[in-house]
Amino acid sequence: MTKPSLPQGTRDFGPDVVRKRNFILSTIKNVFELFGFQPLETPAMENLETLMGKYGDEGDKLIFKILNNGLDNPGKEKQIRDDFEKVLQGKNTKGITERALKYDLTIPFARYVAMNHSQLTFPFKRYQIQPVWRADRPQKGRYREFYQCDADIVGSNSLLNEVELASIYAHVFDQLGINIIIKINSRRILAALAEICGEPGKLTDITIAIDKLDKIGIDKVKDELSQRGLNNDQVAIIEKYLSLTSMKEPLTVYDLLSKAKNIFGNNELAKKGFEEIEFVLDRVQKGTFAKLSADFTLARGLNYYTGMIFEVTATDVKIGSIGGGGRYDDLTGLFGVPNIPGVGISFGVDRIYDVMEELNLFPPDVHIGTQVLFFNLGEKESNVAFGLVQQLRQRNIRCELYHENVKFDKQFKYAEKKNIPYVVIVGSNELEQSTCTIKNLLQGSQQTILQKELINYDF
RNA sequence: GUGGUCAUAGCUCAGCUGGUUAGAGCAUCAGAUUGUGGUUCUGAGGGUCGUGGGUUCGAGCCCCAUUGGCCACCCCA
Repeated sequence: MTKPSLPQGTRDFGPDVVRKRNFILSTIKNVFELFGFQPLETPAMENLETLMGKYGDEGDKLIFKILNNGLDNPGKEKQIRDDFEKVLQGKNTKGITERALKYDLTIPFARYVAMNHSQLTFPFKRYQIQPVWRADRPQKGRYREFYQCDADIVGSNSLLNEVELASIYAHVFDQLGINIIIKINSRRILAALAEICGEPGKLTDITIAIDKLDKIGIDKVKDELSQRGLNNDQVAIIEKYLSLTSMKEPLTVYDLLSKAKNIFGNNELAKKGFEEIEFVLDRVQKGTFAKLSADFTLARGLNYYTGMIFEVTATDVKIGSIGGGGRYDDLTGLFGVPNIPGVGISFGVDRIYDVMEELNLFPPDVHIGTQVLFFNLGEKESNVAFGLVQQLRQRNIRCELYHENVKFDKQFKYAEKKNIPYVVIVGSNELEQSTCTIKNLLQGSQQTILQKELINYDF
Protein backbone atom coordinates (compact mmCIF):
# COMPACT_ATOMS: atom_id res chain seq x y z
CA MET A 1 0.00 0.00 0.00
CA THR A 2 1.41 3.35 -1.01
CA LYS A 3 0.21 6.39 0.84
CA PRO A 4 -2.72 8.05 -0.88
CA SER A 5 -2.08 11.51 -2.23
CA LEU A 6 -3.64 14.22 -4.33
CA PRO A 7 -2.66 15.03 -7.88
CA GLN A 8 -0.39 18.03 -8.12
CA GLY A 9 -2.10 21.35 -7.66
CA THR A 10 -5.46 19.98 -6.52
CA ARG A 11 -7.16 20.28 -3.16
CA ASP A 12 -9.75 18.60 -1.02
CA PHE A 13 -12.22 20.94 0.56
CA GLY A 14 -13.21 19.71 4.01
CA PRO A 15 -16.62 20.39 5.57
CA ASP A 16 -15.60 23.69 7.17
CA VAL A 17 -14.05 25.00 4.00
CA VAL A 18 -16.97 23.93 1.85
CA ARG A 19 -19.37 25.70 4.18
CA LYS A 20 -17.41 28.91 3.88
CA ARG A 21 -17.00 28.59 0.14
CA ASN A 22 -20.70 27.95 -0.23
CA PHE A 23 -21.39 31.07 1.75
CA ILE A 24 -19.44 33.07 -0.81
CA LEU A 25 -20.84 31.24 -3.81
CA SER A 26 -24.46 31.43 -2.73
CA THR A 27 -24.09 35.14 -2.04
CA ILE A 28 -22.78 35.68 -5.54
CA LYS A 29 -25.37 33.39 -7.06
CA ASN A 30 -28.23 35.21 -5.36
CA VAL A 31 -27.01 38.53 -6.65
CA PHE A 32 -26.71 37.14 -10.18
CA GLU A 33 -30.28 35.94 -9.96
CA LEU A 34 -31.34 39.30 -8.54
CA PHE A 35 -30.00 40.94 -11.66
CA GLY A 36 -31.81 38.56 -13.99
CA PHE A 37 -28.97 36.23 -14.90
CA GLN A 38 -29.59 32.58 -15.72
CA PRO A 39 -27.44 29.64 -14.74
CA LEU A 40 -25.48 27.59 -17.24
CA GLU A 41 -23.30 24.52 -16.86
CA THR A 42 -21.12 22.95 -19.50
CA PRO A 43 -19.25 19.63 -19.40
CA ALA A 44 -15.92 19.18 -17.68
CA MET A 45 -14.48 18.15 -21.03
CA GLU A 46 -14.67 19.69 -24.45
CA ASN A 47 -13.49 18.52 -27.83
CA LEU A 48 -9.84 19.38 -28.10
CA GLU A 49 -10.39 21.44 -31.22
CA THR A 50 -12.93 23.62 -29.40
CA LEU A 51 -10.20 24.69 -27.03
CA MET A 52 -6.97 24.63 -29.04
CA GLY A 53 -5.74 27.92 -30.41
CA LYS A 54 -8.07 30.02 -28.28
CA TYR A 55 -5.64 30.90 -25.52
CA GLY A 56 -2.45 31.51 -27.45
CA ASP A 57 0.56 29.25 -27.71
CA GLU A 58 1.21 29.37 -23.98
CA GLY A 59 -2.38 28.51 -23.27
CA ASP A 60 -2.39 25.52 -25.61
CA LYS A 61 0.43 24.00 -23.62
CA LEU A 62 -1.53 24.34 -20.41
CA ILE A 63 -4.60 22.48 -21.61
CA PHE A 64 -5.10 19.13 -19.92
CA LYS A 65 -5.63 16.57 -22.63
CA ILE A 66 -7.56 13.38 -22.12
CA LEU A 67 -6.13 10.13 -23.45
CA ASN A 68 -8.40 8.34 -25.89
CA ASN A 69 -9.95 5.05 -24.87
CA GLY A 70 -8.89 1.84 -26.54
CA LEU A 71 -5.18 2.68 -26.75
CA ASP A 72 -4.48 -0.69 -25.13
CA ASN A 73 -6.09 -2.58 -27.99
CA PRO A 74 -3.31 -4.90 -29.25
CA GLY A 75 -4.76 -4.95 -32.76
CA LYS A 76 -4.23 -1.20 -33.09
CA GLU A 77 -0.77 -1.05 -31.66
CA LYS A 78 0.99 -0.22 -34.94
CA GLN A 79 -1.52 2.50 -35.76
CA ILE A 80 -1.17 4.02 -32.32
CA ARG A 81 2.62 4.07 -32.46
CA ASP A 82 2.40 5.94 -35.76
CA ASP A 83 -0.11 8.35 -34.30
CA PHE A 84 2.15 8.97 -31.36
CA GLU A 85 5.01 9.78 -33.73
CA LYS A 86 2.78 12.45 -35.26
CA VAL A 87 2.00 13.88 -31.85
CA LEU A 88 5.70 14.14 -31.07
CA GLN A 89 6.15 16.10 -34.28
CA GLY A 90 3.37 18.43 -33.22
CA LYS A 91 1.06 17.32 -36.00
CA ASN A 92 -2.29 15.69 -35.50
CA THR A 93 -3.18 14.40 -32.06
CA LYS A 94 -6.48 12.76 -32.89
CA GLY A 95 -5.21 9.22 -32.65
CA ILE A 96 -4.10 9.77 -29.07
CA THR A 97 -6.33 12.51 -27.72
CA GLU A 98 -9.50 14.17 -28.92
CA ARG A 99 -10.85 15.69 -25.72
CA ALA A 100 -9.57 18.02 -23.08
CA LEU A 101 -10.61 19.41 -19.71
CA LYS A 102 -12.03 22.89 -19.98
CA TYR A 103 -9.56 25.66 -19.44
CA ASP A 104 -11.95 28.46 -18.65
CA LEU A 105 -15.68 29.14 -18.78
CA THR A 106 -15.65 31.71 -21.54
CA ILE A 107 -14.79 29.55 -24.51
CA PRO A 108 -17.25 26.77 -23.59
CA PHE A 109 -19.82 29.52 -23.15
CA ALA A 110 -18.99 30.88 -26.57
CA ARG A 111 -19.35 27.38 -27.99
CA TYR A 112 -22.74 27.06 -26.29
CA VAL A 113 -23.95 30.38 -27.63
CA ALA A 114 -22.73 29.52 -31.11
CA MET A 115 -24.57 26.20 -31.00
CA ASN A 116 -27.80 27.60 -29.56
CA HIS A 117 -27.97 31.17 -30.80
CA SER A 118 -31.14 30.58 -32.73
CA GLN A 119 -33.02 29.57 -29.62
CA LEU A 120 -31.58 32.04 -27.15
CA THR A 121 -33.29 35.24 -26.20
CA PHE A 122 -30.86 38.11 -26.53
CA PRO A 123 -29.40 39.75 -24.67
CA PHE A 124 -28.54 36.48 -23.04
CA LYS A 125 -27.37 36.90 -19.47
CA ARG A 126 -25.85 33.83 -17.95
CA TYR A 127 -23.78 33.00 -14.92
CA GLN A 128 -21.63 29.95 -14.51
CA ILE A 129 -19.74 28.61 -11.52
CA GLN A 130 -17.64 25.56 -12.29
CA PRO A 131 -14.15 24.17 -11.89
CA VAL A 132 -11.62 24.54 -14.69
CA TRP A 133 -8.23 22.90 -15.13
CA ARG A 134 -4.83 24.15 -16.15
CA ALA A 135 -1.61 22.18 -16.40
CA ASP A 136 0.26 25.09 -14.89
CA ARG A 137 2.88 24.71 -12.23
CA PRO A 138 1.16 25.43 -8.93
CA GLN A 139 2.25 28.25 -6.65
CA LYS A 140 0.69 30.69 -4.25
CA GLY A 141 -2.95 31.15 -5.15
CA ARG A 142 -2.58 29.08 -8.29
CA TYR A 143 -3.94 25.61 -8.68
CA ARG A 144 -4.40 23.06 -11.41
CA GLU A 145 -8.05 22.78 -10.56
CA PHE A 146 -9.86 25.91 -9.50
CA TYR A 147 -13.30 27.44 -9.69
CA GLN A 148 -14.28 30.23 -11.96
CA CYS A 149 -17.33 32.27 -11.35
CA ASP A 150 -18.43 34.26 -14.38
CA ALA A 151 -21.35 36.38 -15.45
CA ASP A 152 -21.69 37.57 -19.03
CA ILE A 153 -24.20 39.47 -21.10
CA VAL A 154 -24.05 38.70 -24.79
CA GLY A 155 -25.89 40.09 -27.77
CA SER A 156 -25.99 43.71 -26.69
CA ASN A 157 -23.75 46.71 -27.16
CA SER A 158 -25.49 48.83 -24.57
CA LEU A 159 -23.27 50.40 -21.95
CA LEU A 160 -26.05 49.80 -19.50
CA ASN A 161 -24.71 46.28 -19.31
CA GLU A 162 -21.39 47.55 -18.00
CA VAL A 163 -23.28 49.55 -15.42
CA GLU A 164 -25.19 46.46 -14.35
CA LEU A 165 -22.04 44.41 -13.99
CA ALA A 166 -20.34 47.08 -11.94
CA SER A 167 -23.43 47.16 -9.73
CA ILE A 168 -23.21 43.41 -9.31
CA TYR A 169 -19.69 43.78 -7.98
CA ALA A 170 -20.88 46.47 -5.61
CA HIS A 171 -23.78 44.35 -4.36
CA VAL A 172 -21.82 41.17 -3.85
CA PHE A 173 -18.93 42.72 -1.99
CA ASP A 174 -21.24 44.83 0.08
CA GLN A 175 -23.05 41.68 1.17
CA LEU A 176 -19.81 39.91 1.90
CA GLY A 177 -18.55 42.87 3.88
CA ILE A 178 -15.46 43.47 1.76
CA ASN A 179 -14.47 47.05 0.98
CA ILE A 180 -13.47 47.38 -2.62
CA ILE A 181 -12.54 49.71 -5.39
CA ILE A 182 -13.73 48.93 -8.86
CA LYS A 183 -11.24 50.22 -11.34
CA ILE A 184 -12.32 50.80 -14.90
CA ASN A 185 -10.60 51.69 -18.11
CA SER A 186 -11.30 51.27 -21.78
CA ARG A 187 -9.31 49.24 -24.23
CA ARG A 188 -10.15 51.89 -26.76
CA ILE A 189 -8.05 54.34 -24.84
CA LEU A 190 -5.18 51.89 -24.81
CA ALA A 191 -5.67 51.33 -28.52
CA ALA A 192 -5.65 55.10 -29.00
CA LEU A 193 -2.41 55.23 -27.06
CA ALA A 194 -0.91 52.75 -29.48
CA GLU A 195 -2.17 54.91 -32.32
CA ILE A 196 -0.67 58.15 -31.09
CA CYS A 197 2.58 56.28 -30.60
CA GLY A 198 2.28 55.40 -34.26
CA GLU A 199 2.30 51.70 -33.46
CA PRO A 200 -1.31 50.48 -33.59
CA GLY A 201 -0.03 46.97 -34.21
CA LYS A 202 1.78 46.92 -30.89
CA LEU A 203 -1.36 47.23 -28.79
CA THR A 204 -0.86 43.80 -27.24
CA ASP A 205 2.77 44.48 -26.40
CA ILE A 206 1.83 47.76 -24.80
CA THR A 207 -0.99 46.29 -22.73
CA ILE A 208 1.14 43.41 -21.50
CA ALA A 209 3.82 45.82 -20.36
CA ILE A 210 1.39 48.27 -18.77
CA ASP A 211 -0.39 45.45 -17.00
CA LYS A 212 2.77 44.79 -15.02
CA LEU A 213 3.02 48.34 -13.68
CA ASP A 214 1.74 47.48 -10.21
CA LYS A 215 4.11 44.63 -9.90
CA ILE A 216 7.39 45.86 -11.33
CA GLY A 217 7.20 49.65 -11.34
CA ILE A 218 7.49 52.29 -14.02
CA ASP A 219 11.19 51.85 -14.78
CA LYS A 220 10.92 48.19 -15.57
CA VAL A 221 7.80 48.80 -17.60
CA LYS A 222 9.81 51.26 -19.68
CA ASP A 223 12.53 48.65 -20.10
CA GLU A 224 9.98 46.13 -21.20
CA LEU A 225 8.47 48.58 -23.68
CA SER A 226 11.86 49.20 -25.25
CA GLN A 227 12.50 45.50 -25.41
CA ARG A 228 9.22 45.09 -27.19
CA GLY A 229 10.42 47.44 -29.87
CA LEU A 230 9.24 50.91 -28.92
CA ASN A 231 11.58 53.86 -29.31
CA ASN A 232 12.31 56.48 -26.66
CA ASP A 233 9.77 59.00 -27.89
CA GLN A 234 7.05 56.39 -27.84
CA VAL A 235 8.02 55.22 -24.39
CA ALA A 236 7.90 58.84 -23.23
CA ILE A 237 4.32 59.21 -24.45
CA ILE A 238 3.33 56.09 -22.59
CA GLU A 239 5.11 57.21 -19.45
CA LYS A 240 3.26 60.50 -19.54
CA TYR A 241 0.03 58.58 -19.90
CA LEU A 242 0.85 56.27 -17.02
CA SER A 243 1.87 59.09 -14.74
CA LEU A 244 -1.70 60.40 -14.72
CA THR A 245 -2.94 58.01 -12.11
CA SER A 246 0.08 58.11 -9.87
CA MET A 247 -0.16 61.86 -9.27
CA LYS A 248 0.21 62.82 -5.68
CA GLU A 249 -2.48 65.46 -5.26
CA PRO A 250 -5.95 63.99 -4.89
CA LEU A 251 -7.77 64.53 -8.12
CA THR A 252 -11.41 64.00 -8.74
CA VAL A 253 -12.16 61.48 -11.42
CA TYR A 254 -13.29 64.29 -13.64
CA ASP A 255 -10.05 66.22 -13.28
CA LEU A 256 -8.28 63.04 -14.13
CA LEU A 257 -10.41 62.54 -17.20
CA SER A 258 -9.80 66.01 -18.53
CA LYS A 259 -6.06 65.65 -18.03
CA ALA A 260 -6.13 62.35 -19.81
CA LYS A 261 -8.09 63.78 -22.68
CA ASN A 262 -5.37 66.38 -23.26
CA ILE A 263 -2.91 63.68 -24.15
CA PHE A 264 -5.06 62.31 -26.89
CA GLY A 265 -6.22 65.48 -28.67
CA ASN A 266 -8.78 64.61 -31.28
CA ASN A 267 -8.19 60.90 -31.48
CA GLU A 268 -11.52 59.28 -32.27
CA LEU A 269 -10.91 56.01 -30.46
CA ALA A 270 -9.90 57.80 -27.30
CA LYS A 271 -12.98 59.99 -27.46
CA LYS A 272 -15.17 56.94 -27.56
CA GLY A 273 -13.28 55.35 -24.70
CA PHE A 274 -13.70 58.40 -22.51
CA GLU A 275 -17.38 58.53 -23.31
CA GLU A 276 -17.73 54.99 -22.12
CA ILE A 277 -15.96 55.66 -18.89
CA GLU A 278 -17.98 58.81 -18.24
CA PHE A 279 -21.23 57.02 -18.91
CA VAL A 280 -20.50 54.20 -16.51
CA LEU A 281 -19.04 56.45 -13.85
CA ASP A 282 -22.06 58.67 -14.03
CA ARG A 283 -24.65 55.91 -13.77
CA VAL A 284 -22.94 53.88 -11.13
CA GLN A 285 -22.03 56.80 -8.91
CA LYS A 286 -25.64 57.87 -9.03
CA GLY A 287 -27.21 54.53 -8.42
CA THR A 288 -25.09 52.73 -5.92
CA PHE A 289 -22.63 52.84 -3.10
CA ALA A 290 -19.82 51.54 -5.22
CA LYS A 291 -16.39 53.03 -5.15
CA LEU A 292 -15.77 53.22 -8.80
CA SER A 293 -12.76 54.93 -10.26
CA ALA A 294 -11.06 55.34 -13.57
CA ASP A 295 -7.57 53.92 -13.67
CA PHE A 296 -5.74 54.48 -16.91
CA THR A 297 -3.00 52.10 -15.97
CA LEU A 298 -5.44 49.23 -15.93
CA ALA A 299 -4.73 47.02 -18.91
CA ARG A 300 -5.58 43.36 -18.25
CA GLY A 301 -3.60 40.78 -20.08
CA LEU A 302 -6.35 39.03 -21.99
CA ASN A 303 -6.26 40.40 -25.46
CA TYR A 304 -9.77 39.55 -26.50
CA TYR A 305 -11.08 42.55 -24.60
CA THR A 306 -11.98 45.44 -26.85
CA GLY A 307 -14.03 47.90 -24.81
CA MET A 308 -14.42 48.67 -21.16
CA ILE A 309 -12.33 46.67 -18.72
CA PHE A 310 -12.85 46.14 -15.00
CA GLU A 311 -10.78 45.11 -12.07
CA VAL A 312 -11.80 44.83 -8.43
CA THR A 313 -9.37 45.14 -5.55
CA ALA A 314 -9.95 44.84 -1.83
CA THR A 315 -8.89 47.96 -0.02
CA ASP A 316 -8.15 46.38 3.36
CA VAL A 317 -5.96 43.48 2.29
CA LYS A 318 -2.81 43.43 0.26
CA ILE A 319 -3.67 40.90 -2.36
CA GLY A 320 -4.03 41.05 -6.13
CA SER A 321 -7.35 41.64 -7.80
CA ILE A 322 -10.37 39.68 -6.62
CA GLY A 323 -12.39 40.15 -9.76
CA GLY A 324 -12.12 41.37 -13.29
CA GLY A 325 -13.72 41.46 -16.67
CA GLY A 326 -14.42 43.44 -19.75
CA ARG A 327 -16.14 43.85 -23.06
CA TYR A 328 -15.29 41.81 -26.09
CA ASP A 329 -16.61 42.01 -29.62
CA ASP A 330 -17.56 38.95 -31.48
CA LEU A 331 -17.39 36.27 -28.84
CA THR A 332 -18.60 33.52 -31.11
CA GLY A 333 -16.87 34.49 -34.31
CA LEU A 334 -14.36 31.73 -33.72
CA PHE A 335 -17.21 29.27 -33.92
CA GLY A 336 -18.70 30.65 -37.09
CA VAL A 337 -21.41 32.87 -35.62
CA PRO A 338 -20.36 36.49 -36.10
CA ASN A 339 -21.64 39.71 -34.55
CA ILE A 340 -22.40 38.62 -31.03
CA PRO A 341 -20.69 41.10 -28.74
CA GLY A 342 -20.62 40.73 -25.01
CA VAL A 343 -19.34 41.92 -21.72
CA GLY A 344 -18.53 39.82 -18.70
CA ILE A 345 -17.08 39.75 -15.23
CA SER A 346 -15.46 37.13 -13.09
CA PHE A 347 -15.05 36.61 -9.35
CA GLY A 348 -11.79 35.23 -7.94
CA VAL A 349 -13.37 32.86 -5.48
CA ASP A 350 -10.17 31.59 -3.88
CA ARG A 351 -8.85 35.05 -3.27
CA ILE A 352 -12.16 36.27 -1.94
CA TYR A 353 -12.01 33.36 0.48
CA ASP A 354 -8.55 34.43 1.62
CA VAL A 355 -9.68 38.01 2.10
CA MET A 356 -12.70 36.94 4.14
CA GLU A 357 -10.55 34.66 6.23
CA GLU A 358 -7.98 37.36 6.88
CA LEU A 359 -10.56 39.96 7.83
CA ASN A 360 -12.65 37.48 9.76
CA LEU A 361 -15.74 38.21 7.74
CA PHE A 362 -17.42 34.82 7.76
CA PRO A 363 -20.48 34.87 9.97
CA PRO A 364 -19.99 32.74 13.08
CA ASP A 365 -22.87 30.46 12.19
CA VAL A 366 -21.48 29.26 8.85
CA HIS A 367 -20.15 26.23 10.67
CA ILE A 368 -23.43 25.19 12.17
CA GLY A 369 -24.81 22.17 10.40
CA THR A 370 -26.75 20.15 12.92
CA GLN A 371 -28.56 22.45 15.31
CA VAL A 372 -29.62 19.97 17.95
CA LEU A 373 -28.04 16.77 19.20
CA PHE A 374 -30.14 14.32 21.22
CA PHE A 375 -28.18 12.31 23.73
CA ASN A 376 -28.57 8.59 23.68
CA LEU A 377 -28.92 7.37 27.24
CA GLY A 378 -30.44 3.94 26.89
CA GLU A 379 -33.00 1.97 24.96
CA LYS A 380 -36.20 3.48 26.31
CA GLU A 381 -34.71 6.93 26.55
CA SER A 382 -33.40 6.96 22.99
CA ASN A 383 -36.73 5.72 21.74
CA VAL A 384 -38.40 8.79 23.13
CA ALA A 385 -35.59 10.96 21.81
CA PHE A 386 -36.03 9.37 18.40
CA GLY A 387 -39.66 10.46 18.37
CA LEU A 388 -38.70 14.00 19.30
CA VAL A 389 -36.07 14.06 16.55
CA GLN A 390 -38.75 13.24 14.00
CA GLN A 391 -40.93 16.06 15.28
CA LEU A 392 -38.19 18.65 15.09
CA ARG A 393 -37.27 17.55 11.59
CA GLN A 394 -40.88 18.13 10.58
CA ARG A 395 -40.30 21.68 11.74
CA ASN A 396 -37.18 21.82 9.57
CA ILE A 397 -34.76 21.89 12.46
CA ARG A 398 -31.58 20.02 11.67
CA CYS A 399 -31.08 17.45 14.38
CA GLU A 400 -29.69 14.02 15.06
CA LEU A 401 -29.72 11.33 17.71
CA TYR A 402 -26.39 10.12 18.97
CA HIS A 403 -25.81 6.70 17.48
CA GLU A 404 -25.09 4.72 20.63
CA ASN A 405 -25.46 4.79 24.37
CA VAL A 406 -22.05 5.87 25.61
CA LYS A 407 -20.64 8.14 28.25
CA PHE A 408 -21.82 11.71 28.48
CA ASP A 409 -18.47 13.11 27.86
CA LYS A 410 -18.19 11.35 24.53
CA GLN A 411 -21.53 12.66 23.40
CA PHE A 412 -20.61 16.15 24.50
CA LYS A 413 -17.36 16.00 22.63
CA TYR A 414 -19.18 14.94 19.49
CA ALA A 415 -21.47 17.95 19.80
CA GLU A 416 -18.55 20.24 20.41
CA LYS A 417 -16.60 18.98 17.41
CA LYS A 418 -19.52 19.29 15.08
CA ASN A 419 -20.29 22.78 16.34
CA ILE A 420 -23.76 21.75 17.41
CA PRO A 421 -25.15 24.55 19.55
CA TYR A 422 -27.92 22.66 21.40
CA VAL A 423 -28.05 19.34 23.20
CA VAL A 424 -31.27 17.71 24.31
CA ILE A 425 -31.04 15.21 27.13
CA VAL A 426 -33.70 12.59 27.74
CA GLY A 427 -32.48 10.33 30.54
CA SER A 428 -34.25 8.27 33.16
CA ASN A 429 -35.38 11.30 35.20
CA GLU A 430 -36.79 13.04 32.16
CA LEU A 431 -38.35 9.82 31.02
CA GLU A 432 -40.34 9.52 34.25
CA GLN A 433 -41.56 13.10 34.15
CA SER A 434 -42.05 13.34 30.36
CA THR A 435 -39.63 16.20 30.21
CA CYS A 436 -36.40 16.91 28.41
CA THR A 437 -33.43 19.05 29.23
CA ILE A 438 -32.15 21.51 26.67
CA LYS A 439 -28.62 22.70 27.06
CA ASN A 440 -27.13 25.57 25.12
CA LEU A 441 -23.50 24.67 24.67
CA LEU A 442 -22.44 28.13 23.60
CA GLN A 443 -23.77 29.79 26.75
CA GLY A 444 -23.58 26.80 29.08
CA SER A 445 -27.15 27.42 30.19
CA GLN A 446 -29.83 24.76 30.40
CA GLN A 447 -33.48 24.33 31.16
CA THR A 448 -35.94 21.50 31.51
CA ILE A 449 -39.28 21.59 29.74
CA LEU A 450 -42.07 19.17 28.96
CA GLN A 451 -41.43 16.98 25.95
CA LYS A 452 -44.58 18.19 24.24
CA GLU A 453 -43.32 21.77 24.48
CA LEU A 454 -40.12 20.96 22.67
CA ILE A 455 -41.79 21.30 19.30
CA ASN A 456 -42.37 24.98 20.01
CA TYR A 457 -38.98 25.68 21.52
CA ASP A 458 -37.13 28.48 19.83
CA PHE A 459 -33.71 27.09 18.90
C1' G B 1 8.82 25.57 -19.48
C1' U B 2 13.20 27.89 -16.11
C1' G B 3 15.29 28.51 -11.20
C1' G B 4 15.43 28.24 -5.72
C1' U B 5 14.00 25.55 -1.41
C1' C B 6 12.07 21.72 1.54
C1' A B 7 10.32 16.39 2.61
C1' U B 8 11.15 12.73 10.03
C1' A B 9 4.24 9.96 13.85
C1' G B 10 -2.48 12.07 11.87
C1' C B 11 -0.58 17.65 12.73
C1' U B 12 3.63 21.20 14.16
C1' C B 13 8.48 20.28 14.55
C1' A B 14 13.51 18.50 17.34
C1' G B 15 17.34 15.15 15.99
C1' C B 16 24.97 18.29 17.08
C1' U B 17 30.58 17.93 12.35
C1' G B 18 27.59 10.41 9.98
C1' G B 19 27.84 6.47 15.54
C1' U B 20 23.71 1.75 19.72
C1' U B 21 16.94 0.43 20.10
C1' A B 22 14.55 7.94 16.10
C1' G B 23 12.24 12.01 20.16
C1' A B 24 8.70 16.12 22.06
C1' G B 25 4.08 18.78 22.04
C1' C B 26 -0.74 18.51 20.14
C1' A B 27 -4.26 15.00 18.29
C1' U B 28 -6.29 9.82 18.63
C1' C B 29 -7.74 5.53 21.56
C1' A B 30 -8.32 3.11 26.41
C1' G B 31 -8.76 3.42 31.83
C1' A B 32 -9.97 6.53 36.52
C1' U B 33 -15.23 9.70 37.61
C1' U B 34 -20.27 6.98 35.93
C1' G B 35 -26.77 12.42 34.99
C1' U B 36 -23.52 17.30 32.64
C1' G B 37 -18.24 18.10 28.04
C1' G B 38 -13.79 21.57 27.32
C1' U B 39 -9.72 20.35 33.57
C1' U B 40 -6.56 16.61 35.67
C1' C B 41 -4.09 11.87 36.22
C1' U B 42 -2.48 6.99 34.17
C1' G B 43 -1.55 4.08 30.03
C1' A B 44 -1.52 2.61 24.78
C1' G B 45 -1.21 2.60 19.58
C1' G B 46 1.20 4.94 15.62
C1' G B 47 7.40 6.21 11.76
C1' U B 48 10.86 0.60 6.35
C1' C B 49 12.89 9.19 8.30
C1' G B 50 8.84 10.82 0.46
C1' U B 51 10.71 6.90 -3.22
C1' G B 52 14.94 4.38 -5.79
C1' G B 53 20.06 3.92 -6.18
C1' G B 54 25.15 5.06 -4.38
C1' U B 55 29.43 6.30 -0.79
C1' U B 56 30.73 4.17 4.17
C1' C B 57 32.48 -0.65 9.06
C1' G B 58 27.99 2.34 9.92
C1' A B 59 23.26 7.04 6.63
C1' G B 60 17.40 10.57 9.11
C1' C B 61 22.19 13.37 8.22
C1' C B 62 26.82 12.93 2.53
C1' C B 63 26.19 12.16 -3.26
C1' C B 64 22.93 11.13 -7.67
C1' A B 65 18.17 10.38 -9.62
C1' U B 66 12.92 10.59 -9.02
C1' U B 67 8.15 12.19 -7.00
C1' G B 68 5.61 15.75 -4.29
C1' G B 69 4.97 20.49 -1.35
C1' C B 70 6.20 25.62 -1.04
C1' C B 71 8.30 30.08 -3.47
C1' A B 72 9.89 33.13 -7.63
C1' C B 73 10.07 33.84 -13.11
C1' C B 74 7.14 33.00 -17.76
C1' C B 75 2.01 33.26 -18.11
C1' C B 76 -2.35 33.72 -15.74
C1' A B 77 -7.14 33.33 -12.11
